[in-house]
Amino acid sequence: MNSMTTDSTQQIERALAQEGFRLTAPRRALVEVMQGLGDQFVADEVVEAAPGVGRATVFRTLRLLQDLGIVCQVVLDDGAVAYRLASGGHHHHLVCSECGAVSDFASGDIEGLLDDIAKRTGFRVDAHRLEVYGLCPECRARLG
Amino acid sequence: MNSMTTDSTQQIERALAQEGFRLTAPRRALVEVMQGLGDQFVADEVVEAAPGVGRATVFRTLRLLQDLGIVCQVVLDDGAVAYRLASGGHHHHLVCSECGAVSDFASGDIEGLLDDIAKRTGFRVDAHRLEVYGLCPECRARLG
DNA sequence: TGACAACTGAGACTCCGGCTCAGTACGATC
DNA sequence: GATCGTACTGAGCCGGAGTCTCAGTTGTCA
Repeated sequence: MNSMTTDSTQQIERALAQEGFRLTAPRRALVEVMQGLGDQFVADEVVEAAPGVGRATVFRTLRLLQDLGIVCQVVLDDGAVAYRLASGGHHHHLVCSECGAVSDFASGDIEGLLDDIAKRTGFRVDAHRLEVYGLCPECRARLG
Repeated sequence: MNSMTTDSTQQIERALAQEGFRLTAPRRALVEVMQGLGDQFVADEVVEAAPGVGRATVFRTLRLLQDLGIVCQVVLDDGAVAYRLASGGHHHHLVCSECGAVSDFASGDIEGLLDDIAKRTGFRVDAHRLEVYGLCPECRARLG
């Protein structure tokens, strides 16, 4: 698992470099920390897990990684915001209201839906945000 | 317009009463103010527009009206939260990134999409949040 | 009319994230 | 290896948004 972490860390670092951003020690540290935090995390967890890195840097780096599509935001059930390492490409989130687990899903169908909306309303659709809330298979089984 | 405002204000007050909530002067004032603020508004605008009503009461009432489905939340482009009087029934929002205008749209198609997601992932889908961002027809025309 | 529970207002507080600015260090160039 | 410009960083202050507390008020029902 350690080597896996290192591998994808390197991938992320390469992506940063490709976009012309510097590979600094705090950025490396933050990427490692985020990998370590697993499924999803809130900004404060990153701050705490990287005690050597300043708060401002954590927020700046989160935003930078978001802009690069490396990290994506998840709006939780209650409106709170979490982050997770993006699995690449445009996707949406399935959030379990019970255990908080987040899964990704891609849906080509939504593009058709958006086209239809654009036609009906005259809007030019540029972006969208879809979050789905419910119970994950594990919690469904557990709660009967 | 004044009579219209009064009419829908009374509707809202009736909804409150039906759910067993009290019809207090601050609540009446807030409902009137929200009607007056039009399309959509942020919490602080309500606070300012209702100087006789305390901040806490504004937030409490907003949440109460949200729970009753009278007011709905809109997550803007930049993650900020606005509110608007709900047009009734489940719907989604089209937000203009240029002028900030918000339109509602209902889409039956998304239910099919969610069913499909539920089947594919094993999640039990309880709720969702879809916000679409783009340019409204006016801004499209204006910006060419 | 009286009782009581729901509601309210003031303001302190928390939480999250942004801003500023002086200092640091990356990495390109020579 | 030394130099240099600039992107980046950390500390800490700041502000917005919403919550909490608690004493006082008010709506509603008997």
